[in-house]
This record gives sequence, structure tokens and C-alpha cells, in this order.
Amino acid sequence: MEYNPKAIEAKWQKYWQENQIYKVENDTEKPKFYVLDMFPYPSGAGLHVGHPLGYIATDIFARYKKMKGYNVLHPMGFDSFGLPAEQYAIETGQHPAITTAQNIETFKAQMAKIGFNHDLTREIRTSEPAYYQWTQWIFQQIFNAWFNNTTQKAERIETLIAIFEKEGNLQVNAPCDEDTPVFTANEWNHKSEDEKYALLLKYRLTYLADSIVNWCPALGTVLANDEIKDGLSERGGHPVERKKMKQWMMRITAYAERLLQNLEHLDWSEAIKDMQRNWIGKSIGCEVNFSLENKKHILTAFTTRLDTIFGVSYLVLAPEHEVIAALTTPDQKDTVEKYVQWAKNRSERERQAEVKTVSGVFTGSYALNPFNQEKIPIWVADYVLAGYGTGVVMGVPSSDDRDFRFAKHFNLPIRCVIEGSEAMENPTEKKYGKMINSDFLNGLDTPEAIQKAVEFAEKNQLGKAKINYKIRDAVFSRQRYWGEPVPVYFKNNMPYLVDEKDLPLILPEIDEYKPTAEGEAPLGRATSWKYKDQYAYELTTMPGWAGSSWYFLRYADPKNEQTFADKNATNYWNQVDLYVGGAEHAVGHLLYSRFWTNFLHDLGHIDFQEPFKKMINQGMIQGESALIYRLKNENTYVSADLKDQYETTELHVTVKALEANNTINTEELKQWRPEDYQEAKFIYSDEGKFYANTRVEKLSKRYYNAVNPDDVIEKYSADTLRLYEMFLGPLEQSKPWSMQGIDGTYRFLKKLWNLYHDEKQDFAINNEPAPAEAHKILHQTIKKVTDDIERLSFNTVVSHLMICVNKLTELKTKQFEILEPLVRLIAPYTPHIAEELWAKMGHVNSIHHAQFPEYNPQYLQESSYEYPISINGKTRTKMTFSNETPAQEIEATVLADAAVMKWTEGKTPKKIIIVPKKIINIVL
RNA sequence: AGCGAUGUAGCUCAGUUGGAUAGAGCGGGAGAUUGAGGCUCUUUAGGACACUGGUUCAAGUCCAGUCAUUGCUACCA
Repeated sequence: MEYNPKAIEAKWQKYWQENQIYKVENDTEKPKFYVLDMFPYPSGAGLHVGHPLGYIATDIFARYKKMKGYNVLHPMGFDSFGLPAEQYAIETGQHPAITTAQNIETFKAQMAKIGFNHDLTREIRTSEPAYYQWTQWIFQQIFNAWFNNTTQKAERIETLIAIFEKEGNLQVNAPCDEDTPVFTANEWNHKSEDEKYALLLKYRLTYLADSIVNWCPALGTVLANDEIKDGLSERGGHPVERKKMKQWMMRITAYAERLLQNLEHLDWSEAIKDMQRNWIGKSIGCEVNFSLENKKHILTAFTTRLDTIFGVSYLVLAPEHEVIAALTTPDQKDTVEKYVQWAKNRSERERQAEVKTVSGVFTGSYALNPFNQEKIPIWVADYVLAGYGTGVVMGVPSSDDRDFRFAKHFNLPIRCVIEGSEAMENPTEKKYGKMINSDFLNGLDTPEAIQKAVEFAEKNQLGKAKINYKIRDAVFSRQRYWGEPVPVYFKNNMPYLVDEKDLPLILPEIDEYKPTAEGEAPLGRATSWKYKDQYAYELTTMPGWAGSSWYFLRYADPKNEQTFADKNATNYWNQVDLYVGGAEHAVGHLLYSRFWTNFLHDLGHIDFQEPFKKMINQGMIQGESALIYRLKNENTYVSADLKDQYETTELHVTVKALEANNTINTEELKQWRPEDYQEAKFIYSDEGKFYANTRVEKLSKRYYNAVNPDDVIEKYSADTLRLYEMFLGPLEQSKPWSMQGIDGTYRFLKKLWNLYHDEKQDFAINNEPAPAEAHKILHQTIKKVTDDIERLSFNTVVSHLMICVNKLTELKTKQFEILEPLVRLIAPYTPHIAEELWAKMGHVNSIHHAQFPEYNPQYLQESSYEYPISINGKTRTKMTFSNETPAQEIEATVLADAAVMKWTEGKTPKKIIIVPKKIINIVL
């Protein structure tokens, strides 16, 4: 029988499903291994060839680990709440639940064809009440907790109440709202229940806040900072503006230090860790107080370089700073008000586009440098951000690039405080060194000077050491319908949790998926939706990242109705051992997941802090777009090599029409868009071909360059697709998808098949002993393949397998003792063809439950070695020596050799280097 | 601007701790097969390993610098 992938693949996929080959049990003696992909959002467009890249890699790894004797958890599910389904619902009136379910079916059908070994009985969907019940439950745990800075752990709110009752809040070291008053135990104990409740709200790890949010009018929702790119929404690219709204917030800032410290123990790429470090943005510095000339106000600035305090020549306030009006002098009032107004109205986008432009105004007031009482002007400028530090910056033009630009522009004095920078045109190029012009700091080196300056400030109460983080609390509210309802209701204007026994709080039905006429979130349309028939529910829903922040825990115990996951199950499966997904989630999903997992650990719900032990980011698969050229104002198209002779317009066309050498199959074009191309004229090149140009860009609907894996499987086979996606290049690297090389992998599978069959395509393997050469090839390959899979180098494995099959074909290997291990070696990559060959060899159990072949070094050992003889580092000849030959004897023999003597020309070698089993080098 | 990654055949990539004449697949050339094309088979060409300098008996591999491409962050004081 010839290699017939269609029949084979359908047969085995059915068999695997019917016999539940991939079902995983929690109770076993085997060591566990947890391999996870970032679960997909089921979009309407279905999978394109970019999606499976990571899935195939994890699938191979999971299969490999299983064959190595591990109990492997390798599940798949769907992140099924989200914006596109809702956008579609707004347009068509279709309930998002319906379209989402349809999309999931499409995804599942596509994935099934690729032959993944997911345990489908563990599938989860974040939009199912049985799942989001626990998302809501976790929200409630976070609501009922505060963060103890002293222990660096979250605790239940009851422990905070106990402290308040005993000693008030003076000694409590916990993140809380800025307006939290100080009170004694006595004061606390005399407060009403409502007053106590209101105070506790200031400490909870999720809280309501009037905050300036990124409001996107086009999407009708609030976006988190990481959902915005260049001032536009990441989804859809709509403008974003700043707006004040009451929002649920997550106090992720409480975990800033933990999230930073824990990174050290994670096996993630440095790039992603760095992105998280940057996002958390820890800076160690000092707050320093500048009193005003009139002593009425104190301005506190944050700096990491207090050592440069003697170089301060002005202060700058953020345009949003409240004190501006109070300290603006009458003659500057107009200018300052105008500037502040202008700065506030500038969109995020404009600001970012004009980073280099300097702007600012003088307030007319002066402050005093606390270290030397020098009078310095106070300015307002938009290069100072209200949200970071104190919104006040001490301007040191000689040590900071931005301060330097500012001072130059407005002619403010520049005083150098670092030795060697005085003569420089731009003194900020030398930021570290010995201090000068700095009173008691003179002569000290930077680190020492910083320490001295901070000590001085603290001793004289001019300031205090402080650590700042860039990370902000995360906005948790979305003005949307298709998300988890926040399990909160309001009584006397205060938020209360829905009783745990009333969860899940089901998403109500509404007539339209838009905000109400009054501008309330869509859930405001559910007018009779009330808790206990009287209390209004929270109307915003949770953000996309809520459900995905804990899904990896649910897979351990997906059907549990009593808890989010039984602790025995989470203890057994524990952390994800290998997590694979795109780098675009570097700071969003990956940070929030870490936050929630750390939190659940603090409250004792799970026994580990970090969710993902090892993580790999697969590169993006880019597309190759096909571009053709249409004559201006005519329905005529010209081959790309001739386009310069005409006036043309460039058009994207479907890549399905693209064939070898960038030629276009015009018939395919006509089929694709008959209305455009059926009647069109084509101007062919001289050879009678019609050429297109190609360009590598993002896989996108708009460029018609998305390739559906179904089509690839239809034309070749699932095994070919799997092998080819791995062969494309290193997993972590971005690379363009192109069909150019896929024939090679398909041919490889046929070669593999032919190895097990004779010329008449009869299955033909024998039980004769194989020659040493065949053993050597096999075991060399086993070693390389094993090593490479272990270090996730999936592309090189394919190449090793190709070389191996080529060599065995050359040797006409037909022996069972070689070909039986070979098929096990290949099974993780191409499970279908492997299962078929395995069955043909007479096995009754699935190959995917077999053992991975073990490398036996014995087959690689040889008694002699053929040394390359190099003279002055250049190889000139070869000689074979037994491994037992002593070095002296080798040396003598080599020097006496005729070929060597020809090159040494009678000279006495200065040195002769013999590296056993490697090389012999003669230096003249 | 900062941080990271990459630079090897026309293209996509291997080349593990320095050690031989640097390898795979695709693509190109030639041939066999065919009425012709495709598939298949045989065969072949193609490489200052980005550049410069250093370490070494020996550098694609280690070190320093330069250049190019690319990703992320971006006024964070």
C-alpha cells in the first residue's frame, strides 16, 4: 500500500478519540508534567497557520514526555469572553453566547484535524457559568483581603479588623487609599457599622475608585494601559481619551516587590523578565522637601539622584498638580492657566508624538533648595507626569537629559556637579563620577554621595528614602456586556458582596448590547435585575484578563462544583512546567496571572506562588502577501516584471493564487473573486507567465495572506503540517509562512514510508540483525533528537530525522531492530504515520503509550579513529590510529608519513598537538 | 534613547563544551521516466560564516569594537 495520509489520519484520529487515548488521570504513581498553551480567544476567522505553531510544539513535547514515562497534563480551552463577539452582537443582534459557541466548534474541528493529544474531557470555557462562578469567587476573596506590607502577604480582612479593634491603624503597614484617616482603637470601636465598613473599603485588595481612565468612545469601554498602543486601542486602533469614572480597581501595586523578586526564580526568557521589570519599574530614591519662599507650601520631589541636589536650578510641576493655582503669581496667571489648559487637553497620542518638543511656563514663584537655601524658580511643564512619583521634579540640567533640554530651551542656569563634565558641551553624557561644587559631598563617588545625601536629608528632616514603582493599580471594570458580572450589589451606596451561595451571578439577558441612553454600562438595560429583588447590582463586567488569570488551575480539576479546584489536584499538578505563548502577553496576562496566583497562595488556597515555572514565547508567524498591479482606470492587470512600463495601482490578492517563483494562477484569481477577475485582461511577461510581487507582513484578513491549516492538511497531510511548522525555524523566532518548502517535508514522509516498504509497496521489514553502521546512525539520531527536544529545539530535530532517514535509505535498512525504535522516535512529531507503521509491525497498543527509545552509547564507540592531520592549522591529510596507540608512537608515525613530509619540507616541527579522537596539528 | 534578539548557500534554517574539506530542506542546472507537464528517481553547482581587531597550536564558535536587520519599552525624574 502506498502512503495515503488521508485514510491513515482519519482512521487514527477516530481511534484515539473512541479509545480515549489522551485522557489523563490525577491519581497515579508516575511523576507529573504540565504542558500548557495560552488558550485562544475563539475569533470568527478561525485558526490560521500562525496559531498552531505553539500548539504543535507543546503537543510534541507532551507526547515526548508521556513516552518518557511522565503523567502529562496537556489541556486546551477557550478564553471565550471578549470584545469581538460583543462587537458582532451590537452589529447583528445575535447573542454573543451563540456566535462564541459556533466559533469554538470551528476551532475544535480545526484542531482535531491536526491531531493534538489534548485531554478534551478537561476543556474549559471562561464564559460558562460553571467556570466564571469561580472567577467571581476569586474576586470575592480579593475583596475580602488586605495586604500586610510587613509580612509581604495578603491576609483575610478579619485580621485587619482585629488589629483595628486592638490598636487602631497607626501601626498598620498596608497599602490603602490616600485619604485614609488615622484612628485609634477607641475611635474605631465607637464607629458605626457603616463607618467601619467604609474604612475597610480603603484597605481591600479590590476597591472602587474615582480614577482617570483610558476611555475609548468607539469601543464604549475603558482600557488598561497595556491595551493601548501609541495612544490608540490595541483592538481596532481607535482613539483613546482620558476620563474620570468610578471603577473597580485591583491593588496589584501591593505585590510589586513580590512580582519583581519572584522573577529571579522563573525559567523565562530574559527579554520577558526585563519587560516585566520595566513595567513594574522599581526605582530606589528619595523624597526631598522644598519649602516655598513664602513658606506657605511644601513641594516634595522624588529623585534617584539626591547626590546632584547642589546642581538643582529649578523645580518643575506636572500640569495636573493641584498647588499650581495657589503659587502662580498674578502677572503669570494668564500664561500658566493657558498652558495648563492646553497641556490637559492634549491627547495621550499627541504627547507621545512630540516627546522631543520642549514646553513649559514659569509660575512666578520660587522655592528654596533645602540643602543650601538657594532660591530656585518653579516651572510647570508637561514632561513631568502627574502619575509618577510626586508630580514634582527637581531640575538638574547637568545630569538629566530632559532637564538639560529644558534648561537650554529656557536659558536656565546649568551647574555641573560631576567632575569632568564641566567642559563638556552636553554634561549629561557623564552621569557618574566624583562630586564637585557640592559642599560636603565633594570628592565622593556617585553611590557614596547618594548615600551621604540621603542620610543628611533624613537626619535634618528634609526628606526620606523612598522606593517608587511605575506599576499602577489595574482597572478592573469594563463598560461591556460580554464578560463576568462583578458579584457585588449596592446598599446605601456602598458595595457589598453577593452571598457565596448565590454564585454564579448569571449574566442577564438584555435587549441590545449597547450602553443605556443615560450612558450606563449595557447591564443597566436589565432593569429587573436586582439582588434579593431590591438591591442594584454592579453594572460593569470584568476585563478579559479576569478569566485567564487562573484558568491553568482549573485544568487540574475542571469539573469540581465545590471549589475552583481541589487542593489535592492543584498540589499534584502544581505549577505549569512548560508554558508556551506569544510575547504580546508579556506584561498583561502574565503579570495578572502571577498576581492572582500569588494571592491565592497567600490565602492558603494553593501551595505555590508562581503559576508558570518555565515559559517560551513562540515567534509570530508572518504572512507572505501577494501583490499584483492594475492599470489605472482599467480592468487590466500587468505582470509585476512589466509594471514599470505602465501607471499602476498595487493590490493585495489571495495567496492561494500564488505559485512557484511568484507566479500567479489567474484561474485561481477568477475563482476567488469572479466579479473582479472573470472579465479582466492580463498582460503576461515574455515567458507567458504572470508574476506578482510578494511582501512579508502580518497575517491578516485584510491582506488576504492568511493560510488556513485545513487547506494545508487537505493538500498534504496533518503530519506534513506539523513537521513543516517545526522545520520553519527556531520556535522563538518570528518567521514568514511560505508554502515554498513544504514539499520537502511531505517528500520526507514518503521516504520514511518507503523505508518500511519494498518496491511493490508491500510492508517489508525483517528480523535479521542490523549492521553496526545502521545502529550507529540510529543511536546518533536518538541522542540528538532527545537532546534537542529537551532544549525545545524542535526545528533541528526535523533536520536530524531527515538525515537519518536518508542514510538508512542509502543502507537499504529493513531490519526491525532499527526501524522499530525509529518509528517511536518520530511518533511525537508525526503521530498518524507513526501509529500506522507501528500497527503494521503488529503492535496492538497505541504507539503513544510506548516508551521513547533510549540512546545506547555502546553503538557509537569505535576502536580506532581517523585523525585529520593539519599542518599550521590547515588539514592536509588523514591517518587512522587505534584508540590504544600511545601519543609518542602516533607522533613518530605521523612525522614519518610521506604526505606529511611533503608538507613539512624537511623542517623540524616546533610543536605537535595530539587531541585524542579529535585532531593532530603540526606547527612548523 | 534604553533593553533584548539576530546576521552562515539565491531562500528558510543547522552547526552543543573552540578541532576535519561548514551541513539540511527548498530553489537553480543536467539527466532518467512521460505524448507533454507534474510527481518520482539520479546527479551537480553554489559559501572572504556581516565587518575590524584580539586570545589560541587551532575561531563560524571565545573577547572587544563597528555596521545592518528586528522586537519591546519609551519624557518614570
